[in-house]
Amino acid sequence: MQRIRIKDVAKEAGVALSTAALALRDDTKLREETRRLVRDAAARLGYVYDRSAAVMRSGKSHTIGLLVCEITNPFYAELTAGVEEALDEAGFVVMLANTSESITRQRRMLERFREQPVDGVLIMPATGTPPSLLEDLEQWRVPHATVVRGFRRGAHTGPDNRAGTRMATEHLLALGHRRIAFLGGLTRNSVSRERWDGYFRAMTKAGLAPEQLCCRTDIGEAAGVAEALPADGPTALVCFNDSVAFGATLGLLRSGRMPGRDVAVIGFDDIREAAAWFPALTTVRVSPREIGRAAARVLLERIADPAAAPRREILAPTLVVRESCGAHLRWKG
Amino acid sequence: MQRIRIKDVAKEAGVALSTAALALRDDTKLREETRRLVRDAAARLGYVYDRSAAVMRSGKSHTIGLLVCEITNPFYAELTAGVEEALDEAGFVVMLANTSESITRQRRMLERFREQPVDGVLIMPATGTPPSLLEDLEQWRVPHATVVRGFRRGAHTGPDNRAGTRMATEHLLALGHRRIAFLGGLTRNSVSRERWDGYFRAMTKAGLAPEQLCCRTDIGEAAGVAEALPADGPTALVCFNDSVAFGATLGLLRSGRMPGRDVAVIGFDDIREAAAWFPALTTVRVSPREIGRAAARVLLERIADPAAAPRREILAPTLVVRESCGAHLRWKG
DNA sequence: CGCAATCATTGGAACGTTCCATTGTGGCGG
DNA sequence: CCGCCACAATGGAACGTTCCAATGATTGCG
Repeated sequence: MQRIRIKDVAKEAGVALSTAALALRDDTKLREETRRLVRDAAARLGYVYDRSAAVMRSGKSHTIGLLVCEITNPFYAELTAGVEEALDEAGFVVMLANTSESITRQRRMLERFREQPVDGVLIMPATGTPPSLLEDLEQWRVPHATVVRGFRRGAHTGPDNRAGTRMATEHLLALGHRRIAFLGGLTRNSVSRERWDGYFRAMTKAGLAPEQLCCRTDIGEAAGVAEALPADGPTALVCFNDSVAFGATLGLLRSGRMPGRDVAVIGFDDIREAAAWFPALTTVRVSPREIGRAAARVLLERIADPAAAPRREILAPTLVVRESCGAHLRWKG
Repeated sequence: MQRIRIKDVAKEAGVALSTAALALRDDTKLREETRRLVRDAAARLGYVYDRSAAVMRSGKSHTIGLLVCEITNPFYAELTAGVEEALDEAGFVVMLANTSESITRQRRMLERFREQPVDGVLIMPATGTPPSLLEDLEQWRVPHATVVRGFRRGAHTGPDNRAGTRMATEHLLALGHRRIAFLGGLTRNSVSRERWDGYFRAMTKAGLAPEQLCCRTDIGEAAGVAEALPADGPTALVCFNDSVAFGATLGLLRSGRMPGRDVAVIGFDDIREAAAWFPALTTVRVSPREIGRAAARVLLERIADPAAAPRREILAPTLVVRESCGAHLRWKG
């Protein structure tokens, strides 16, 4: 009992090797009858296609390398699901690498992907990734696209972070808030910068002083900061993302304040837990799954036509008003 | 500018093709000097190893197929991270497939993995997976191991679910509770059965009547059930997992009851958010990352020696007492 | 000093596809 | 009846490694 090859199928069907190969790919060059003949023979023998040989000969692996900066982050998990879903529909399979925000690990996996070989890589760059990484990829001739976190150039897919925090801030302004702080965004990557920037512009445009409460993207840390907030502190918090917002609401509860009533809280991302939260979280929806699907499309396009100018797809976010911003209480300032 | 092959490196270094190949693998059969010579030549030319040819010739891909039942579930995301981490250390790379609990998708991806080919598959079976799947894998001669959700036979790694819910229930009994319900576990898979069973045994052993409050593993749904709980209902809830427990605490809060004071809640898994929760969640810790790492080891062992009896590694859980069970309040029943 | 054993290197087949050029066959127009 | 074309099928090289058997050089030992 050994492996069945196309050669064996061809013999069984009584045709030449290359005919059998064409038939198994369902090539229309062959008569339907011949194709059926071969298909039946393959089924009879239990033939299993060997992709490794095809990859080697054709140079196409139908495999994409996916570098995730932190898969245990629900936002990136959802995004990964979207990427995988869309690539699968297109007949591609995903090689996963979780970098855990380590740029050395990221580098190593990228080199591994280059040998593998993959047809392209989708990168959510680890914090601190030098822009030269893209140049290396270009020189290596590896089709690539960034997701969520990006650089000035190259194919990219991500949410419009600036617009998101601007909407959130303007919503709070419209509710009458004046002392609005930005919570989170300690790490220096493009997402942090852009989200801070949207908030900053909305505040300065309204003639108010922006204020940043720094913390890492961690429920516990955010909770600590919110719990320690003085009574004469901000009346509203624009949070870096939902995890930080969750932390903020927990911290407020711990210090006896009701999120939404005593201090307004708005998150960012609208991860699944946001709607079920107590109080239900007002947040900026960016649909990570959709971003993932779009990113897959952008990369596949790039693979199909590497000469074309890299596409940049920036998805518009929407504000989902729930309870934590206090809008339902008709806040009066 | 075309691809550099071993042949080119050999020419540059002035040795035979097979010598260069051995040198690049750093084989000790060769003199250190020769190896260095070849390494230098490879570096000079910018040689990149082509794994696809190696896979085809050797039949070993150093690739593992990972079937995740639902990657957006934080527990499985963390587990995936553990698997990826351990496999990477062993020089293996992960092909990811998220089945989203669809058995047809699972089947399709498995067939894809068979062609790919992968050296083995790690499966977190989708709910409703027939045990015959393992038989197929065996017949296909694909080394495999199940994770968390398992079957009677075959290599497996997972937590001791029975012991976990038993510990949780006994803890609540020791705190004086008598009306203890089990929340969640609507889906019929091995995990649901085992967790219910641990609770059931502890209750009947104590001479009490077990009660199941059914709901799917979903924060919103669990919140609904908890919110509707009557005043003369259970005083304590053993939850299927942390997500359900989160839902339970939110539902209790919504109906004006304080989790831990009015109704005790215990979760299962100890996902990252559990410690930061309000109130901090008492839960059964199973360390998904460790399970993932262990599962990777079990599969690699199986690949190394397919003839050996499949190993089953059941990890002991620990009870992490925080606030939601009310233990800190010295509950008196 | 000769023969075996060891060491370092070499040559070439093999892995199972894809791809390209070629052959054979039948139909059709001139 | 011949040449031409389209169609269906074929033959064989190529992809870039690994693996194995074989070679030549050097050492060890009786």
